[in-house]
Amino acid sequence: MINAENTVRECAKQAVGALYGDGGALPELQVAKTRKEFAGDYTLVTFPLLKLSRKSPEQTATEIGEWMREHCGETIGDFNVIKGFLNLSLTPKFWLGCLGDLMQTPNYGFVCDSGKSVMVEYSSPNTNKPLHLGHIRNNLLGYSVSKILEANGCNVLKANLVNDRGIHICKSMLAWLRFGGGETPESSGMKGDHLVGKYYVAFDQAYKAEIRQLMERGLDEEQAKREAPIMKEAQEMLRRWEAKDPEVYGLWERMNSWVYAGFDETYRAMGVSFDKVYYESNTYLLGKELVQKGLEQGVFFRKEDGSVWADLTGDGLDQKLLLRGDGTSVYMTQDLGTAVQRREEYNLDKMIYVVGNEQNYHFQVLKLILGKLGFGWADGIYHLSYGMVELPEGKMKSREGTVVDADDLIAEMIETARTVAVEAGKLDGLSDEEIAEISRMVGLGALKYFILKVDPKKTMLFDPRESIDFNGNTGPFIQYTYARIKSLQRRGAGAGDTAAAASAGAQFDEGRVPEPKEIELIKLLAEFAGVVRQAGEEFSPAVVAAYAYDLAKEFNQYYHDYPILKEGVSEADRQFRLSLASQVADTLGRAMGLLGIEMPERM
RNA sequence: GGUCCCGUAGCUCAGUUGGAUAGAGCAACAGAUUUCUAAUCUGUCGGUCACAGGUUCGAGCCCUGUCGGGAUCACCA
Repeated sequence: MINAENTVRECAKQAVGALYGDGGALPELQVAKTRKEFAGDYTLVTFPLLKLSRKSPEQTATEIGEWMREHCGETIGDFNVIKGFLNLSLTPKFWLGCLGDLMQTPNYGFVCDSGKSVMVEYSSPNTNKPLHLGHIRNNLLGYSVSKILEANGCNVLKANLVNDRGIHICKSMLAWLRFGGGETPESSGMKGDHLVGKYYVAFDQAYKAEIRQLMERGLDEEQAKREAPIMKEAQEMLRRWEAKDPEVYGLWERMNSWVYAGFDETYRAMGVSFDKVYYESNTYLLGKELVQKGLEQGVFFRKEDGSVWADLTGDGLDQKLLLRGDGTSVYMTQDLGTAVQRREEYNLDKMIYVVGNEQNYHFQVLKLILGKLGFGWADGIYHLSYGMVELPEGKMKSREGTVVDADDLIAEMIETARTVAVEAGKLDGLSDEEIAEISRMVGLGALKYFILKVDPKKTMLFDPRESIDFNGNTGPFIQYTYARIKSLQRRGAGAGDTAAAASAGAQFDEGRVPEPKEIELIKLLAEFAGVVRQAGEEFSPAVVAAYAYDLAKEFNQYYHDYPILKEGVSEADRQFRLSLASQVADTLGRAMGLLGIEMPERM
């Protein structure tokens, strides 16, 4: 009953079968929501049926409409025909029943268990610098997609693969040894990841100074970059790390622990979490046996210098290196190994990698090679490729200091939310704790919604001025709608019958005729399940965001025109409207929950 | 040069997989408030869907080409 579109489709199918069927297969029927300019709820497009009916579009539509009204009178109330479009209106009784069903389905739209296991890998930071705006998009996407897949009944494992090794870490370590004077997060009061990031920058500055000196002595730039003593020392440090030199290894562990403490704080502030954390220092050797096996199977080949390659020229790609001449592995080797390991460990149906689109080629190759090695599950690998976040001035460049720091941005958003609310007198009479909590929800809600409403695969522009706007198509707009309904519920409760309105409200006056706006709202509420499914299929939080905005906007218009608790509203209207509003709030709350956005009870 | 992605209102973005007269928000302007919360609502202005062909009853969407923007093609990760 809830799925109105399917109900219409079923009835239309019967109609077409009865009128024009010859027992053969019928074409897929095109049923869509009726456009706002026309009367009706759902529209059947008859053009594809003309071959079958051998009549004009108008005649065909009229015939089908009449048949449906006659045989499905419980649901189909009226119809009109414009050109080849059959616009069908459903009966008030149908819509009331639909709302009743929605109210008795507490988790409408969420599937319990699809029996599928999915791993979503996201975040995957380097440990040499703090998180920035690009990471925020990554984290929000990964977390939201995890929620969406859970809502689709998947058993989701959120994974983080931390890049904790390599030359970049050694750079921070070396600079800290040279210039740090024993400084720690405790002694400096600095967040650990920022402290380590500071020394990464310090290394870069020292490195550049050395290059300049060498070039003044007559070396060309390439030579100078190679010969700079500080770089040589960093490379030496990496060798000592790989040899597990206690001194270097100890420092590495110590500085990484600072970074992890800092990251944890940022993750907590963003409201994201992980079920499983991997470290590249543990996984970077994986995949070598796999390459060996592929070599024996003839899937790969060896060059004269001993390096191993996959030849993908037959697939329109190039050759890909898998093992260096000295037998050491590369990025691809490791990813092949970890994929196989995860698949064996968790028997995953899908593996989703939330990684920027600059790695499209990498994941294309990864899938292809796993397929060549005979792993059928390679089809279940999906690279959730997202576009860059750009600033009004252009791309973020760490060298030019235009990187937007994650911690700073979050703090700024929350502070702005607080200022705006306090100035508007929204939070008068609340305690400091309550003000802080609401500001946090609203500030983060603005940030998260601003980023997640954009289709993941598109490059997006982050304009700080716009992101901090709380009007229009924004997170706070939706939160506000929710808070207003919560306020209604509190007041309604004061009048005496909360539970009645909320739970037992499923029975309405049979003869009630809902307003068009009310039908529009019920229709939207009923669409939620389809939205959750679509968002899951497309791995797109943006689908959910658009829906939440539509619903909030629709409700705000309704709220403006129809009093709910005011004087003079009949008991029946009050009951019905409050039930409808409650259903809207509930759906908004769950939709925004899929985006990782919390909803304040008041704001 | 090869491969992939993108191009929709001044700006930021939608466009339900090929359906009706292409929609929102922001910005600008004009209105609505003795507030069931105005962080709201209503209206005006704003378009050669980059361009040119093609496919068909019908194209912003599919195909081909052109132009423009981005990414990638490392014994970096």
